[in-house]
Amino acid sequence: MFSPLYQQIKALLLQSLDRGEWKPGEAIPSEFELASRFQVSQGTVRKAVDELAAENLLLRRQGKGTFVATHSERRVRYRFLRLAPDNGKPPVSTSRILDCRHVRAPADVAHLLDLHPTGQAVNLRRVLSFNQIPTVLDDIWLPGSVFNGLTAESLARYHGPMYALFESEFGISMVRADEKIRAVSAAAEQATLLEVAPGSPLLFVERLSYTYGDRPVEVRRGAYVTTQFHYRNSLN
Amino acid sequence: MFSPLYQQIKALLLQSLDRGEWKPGEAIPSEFELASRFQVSQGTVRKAVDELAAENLLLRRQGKGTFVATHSERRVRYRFLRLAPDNGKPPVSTSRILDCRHVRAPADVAHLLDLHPTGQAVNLRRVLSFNQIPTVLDDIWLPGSVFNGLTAESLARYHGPMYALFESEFGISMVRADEKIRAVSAAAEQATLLEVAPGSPLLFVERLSYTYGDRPVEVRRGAYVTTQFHYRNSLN
DNA sequence: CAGTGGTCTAGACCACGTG
DNA sequence: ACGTGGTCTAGACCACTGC
Repeated sequence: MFSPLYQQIKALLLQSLDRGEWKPGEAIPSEFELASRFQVSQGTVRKAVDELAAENLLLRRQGKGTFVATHSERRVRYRFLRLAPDNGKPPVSTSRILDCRHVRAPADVAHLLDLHPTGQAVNLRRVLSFNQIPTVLDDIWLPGSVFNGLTAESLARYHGPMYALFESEFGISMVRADEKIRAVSAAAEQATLLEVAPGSPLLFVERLSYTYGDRPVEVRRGAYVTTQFHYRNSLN
Repeated sequence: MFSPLYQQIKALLLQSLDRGEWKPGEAIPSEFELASRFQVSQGTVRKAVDELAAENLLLRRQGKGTFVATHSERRVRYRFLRLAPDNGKPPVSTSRILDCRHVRAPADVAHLLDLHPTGQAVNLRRVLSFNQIPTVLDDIWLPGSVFNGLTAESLARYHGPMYALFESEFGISMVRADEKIRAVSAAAEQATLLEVAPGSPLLFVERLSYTYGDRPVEVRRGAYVTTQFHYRNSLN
């Protein structure tokens, strides 16, 4: 089994991140410090850090250091939100929590989250409004064992990205996600909550989010109204 | 104005690619050859090539060389097609050209493609079917000056990705694209061509494709039926 | 000014593909 | 056996940040 040194270093750094040795927003040790800790050259550490920075797990800032990525910073805020207004201006967004229940995980969710078939889950629903216009209806599922203290009240009290709260309150960093996107017709309840006509076309986005080590920790199903907003994507 | 050496090398390589000095699928000179041509060290060339490879403009193959990316190769075929079947199996795809007209560019297309307001454009429509099921209705606009020889016949004769034909016949490589995605209701003509009920929800994808130097060269508006397929995306 | 990441170099050796 | 890209090292110097 052959594995380049820098990949081994990368794996060790990932472990430290996963263990929470360095918290989101904090600086990790300098390249020279890591080099002496691992007994390799600075260039080898650099290559490992470069890859983690390319994957947005770390953030380099010249002259200051290398920092653990977080969802609570201005510059990378709403990293995972791909909905953009059709005409420029960034909207004012507000969140309304509909409910937050601790229940047994449905089979499909348990499977996606690698939970025990009888495991607990947190189910959370909310409406996001942009400029007062209801735009996103989210149906979110989280592993109950990790998010057992989560309540509608704590969510309503918190202002800022939900993923930032997950970091600070539950020690879970969302690192990567896969999405499957479809067009659907608004069902009765969706139509009511999003204030559109039943049968209106909606974008349906099913997201599976992962934390360090590719461990799935969130299933998020979102219905988006795309009359004044669109989902943006770049191909390369 | 400060610019790192490797960025200058990268720009020179981009120029060569744009000029067609190395064609899609061909190997570029080895790192040492480029280093001696540009009078820099091999490591500096490497960093420039690394970035171009990360952007999918070049493809490195250990032991063989570095190659110009192409849309005609198995391994990167349909790079820009994000529609995937809900259940595994890669589908058999067929294309039916509806029409191919050379007309004056509508204002919106002229604007997106940076064409002269009275410039010519090629408008092309087709239906893509997967496993015999009509799934994608594309409405494609190209700059007429570049694609003047394009006909429905040549398209129908060609089997394989349309972008591969653009490379070989017109010397245009699609390098990057931006997409805006919405949910819409099928209009009468769309419904007929896609064999769905009028008003059915469709995914509407507007793509603007770029060639080297970020020059826009294609507007593609696609209506996707997403009952057995979904648009896949990864966030990081 | 000291400390951090960013650039650049030169050289050694390894792994892969081909002949 | 040879040439390619891939890894690793060591050292020099540059650019940005904060005290």
